[in-house]
Amino acid sequence: MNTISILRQRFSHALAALLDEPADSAAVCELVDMVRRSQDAKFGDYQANCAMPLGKRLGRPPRDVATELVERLDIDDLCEPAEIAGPGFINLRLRDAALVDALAAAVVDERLGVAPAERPRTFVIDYSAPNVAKPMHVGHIRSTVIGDSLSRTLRFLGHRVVTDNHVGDWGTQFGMILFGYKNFRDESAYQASPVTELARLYRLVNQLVGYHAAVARLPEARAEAERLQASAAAAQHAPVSADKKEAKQQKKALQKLRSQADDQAKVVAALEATIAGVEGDPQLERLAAEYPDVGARALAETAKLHAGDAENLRLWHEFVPLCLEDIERIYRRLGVTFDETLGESFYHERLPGVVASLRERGLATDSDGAVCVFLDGFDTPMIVEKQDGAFLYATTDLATIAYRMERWSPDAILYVVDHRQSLHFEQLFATVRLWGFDGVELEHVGFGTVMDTSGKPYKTRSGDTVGLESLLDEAVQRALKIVSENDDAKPGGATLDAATRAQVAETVGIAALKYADLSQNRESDYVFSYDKMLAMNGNTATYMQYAYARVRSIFARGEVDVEALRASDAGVALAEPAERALALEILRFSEALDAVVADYRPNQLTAYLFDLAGRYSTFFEQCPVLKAPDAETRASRLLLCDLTARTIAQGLELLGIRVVEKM
RNA sequence: GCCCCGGUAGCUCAGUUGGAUAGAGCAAUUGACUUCUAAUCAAUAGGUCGCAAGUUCGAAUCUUGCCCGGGGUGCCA
Repeated sequence: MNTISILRQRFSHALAALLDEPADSAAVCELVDMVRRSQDAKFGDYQANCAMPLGKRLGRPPRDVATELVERLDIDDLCEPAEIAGPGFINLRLRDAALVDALAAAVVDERLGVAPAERPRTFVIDYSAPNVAKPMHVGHIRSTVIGDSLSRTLRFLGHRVVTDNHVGDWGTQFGMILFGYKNFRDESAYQASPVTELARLYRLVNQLVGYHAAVARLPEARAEAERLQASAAAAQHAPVSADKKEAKQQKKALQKLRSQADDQAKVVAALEATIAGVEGDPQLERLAAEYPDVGARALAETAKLHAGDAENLRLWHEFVPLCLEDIERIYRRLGVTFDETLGESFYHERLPGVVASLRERGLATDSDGAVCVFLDGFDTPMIVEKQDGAFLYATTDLATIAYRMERWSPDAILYVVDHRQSLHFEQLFATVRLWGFDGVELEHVGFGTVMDTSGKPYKTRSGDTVGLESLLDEAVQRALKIVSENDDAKPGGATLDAATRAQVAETVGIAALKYADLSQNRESDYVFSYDKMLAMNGNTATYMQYAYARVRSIFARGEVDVEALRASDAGVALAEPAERALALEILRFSEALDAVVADYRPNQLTAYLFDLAGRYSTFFEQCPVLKAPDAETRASRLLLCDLTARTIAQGLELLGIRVVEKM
């Protein structure tokens, strides 16, 4: 049961009668949406705020309207008599009997009373999408974890979901690997551990390419930096205008010049660092000198691959499965799966057709030797074919959408991708509309950057991106320490053997990493901190898992047969405020899931679970379960415990997080 | 220059799409462990929601202008 949707239904009837309009009219729907959860318990459990705008509209005092609305409302089976407060708020308090009935239904329901969507939709969800040429890094966590959670939640709600890992297996990076393999391979290292060697080769070639690019750019960058410095200096020494307004503008211009000069100085410093990184290493320096055209040659390898070169294709077929297997190992550890892994290469043959089709419809035109889609409202075109005839990710993305529409006819396609690509998606979606797909919801589910504690993008001390696997290892290692210390400190002595501790640490560590990410509003950048994610208090996975383990321990301690309890005719009685508050929260699960799906925000679910755990803790303090005063109360409280544990476990599962029975 | 996102407690962040007295966690102060797992709970303190106007019964939320930060901005993804 979803309380709020039932209440809204009842309100829509009353409002339709009052307004003399159909219950599904826009006016009624808008007012019905103003039925919501009260944010303060003293205003009841739910509240309807529609009397104020309605009063205005009808030219009547809102309180009168509220009174009339309440009279027309048929909610006596669910709610205590409605109260009208303040300017015209309608405050609703659910009858305990209604709560008790709903709880009884949830006890015997696999789905905890969450009804499947009335109108199931088909979703294609595009997430994770690592580049097979380089190891997964910190930036892939968010896409992977958020996408996985959204998939699980939508599925649970009864939607059809196709998850598709659009891996990068065909681009520039692959050319670097091919070039590296052909020129710099250490055969014995490759035999021993192919993926490690390929990763080394990628890094090496990337470094050499970066070096030559930096050397080429440096003089101009330096000149620009000097020019800006000089302008800033000149502006600083210029006489200050007597006119106040002009003086202010002068100051502003100076500030701007300074910040530009600073930015440019940083660009120069970055280039110098790139160069120093190579020149500081005799071996690298030698290679750099030996291969001055490494960038062009790597690109040529990519081009040859695309053109069907036999040798490059053979190597591609050799490398890709190895790389995918390596990535798969991390997915297994994360508990993430995909229905499809259709990488960029899958669409290769379709790309010329895409461009031809865009031309045919007059959407694409030639410009500066490239083929571009110019769109109203955008300063820059979307390029679908480069001067050299190569295709870009825009082209692949278009082909991918066409394919997905053809194969699954989805109602929605979600892209869980870094928000820095928002412009690309705006252009892509706009093009797709013009191209002829207009019935599908296209959504860029963007997310912010992972930062370190000083507010910069998360990197190692030497400036490299942090590998995802080392991140997992570190989290698990820290979790093991915490688990062990806690176990040692238990009043009755340690209860976990070494193997169990290691297992618990793996679950707890990975959960911490995922939850830290999911509990954040996805739009904002997020600060990565092991200490914070593994904290025992606050909105963390550790706290949630602990809450679960604590509930379960009651059943173990009391030797309660949960199945028998659920099957028995025992019911929940809500005598204590803490019991009622907990019950209400348990029954709100369905609303929380709706909130997740409405904006594709898993943090709505973590927030709910945290609230639930908080209510449970209060209940746990105030209401003895095993030592309850009588058998009925004991059974009632055990049922509340059971529902809490199941809701937490189910909620965490939808986040892709597992629970442990003991910790 | 233009476009997008953000600015909420000392710190890290929520804020149910315009509702009543803006909430958590950390840090600070106080109290509660021969326990149903204290990895906890209860309580206190902490705010001109960047600034200024506007819209209305009502604004952290919508509009406009400005300030500050981040990102993007024609051939990487």
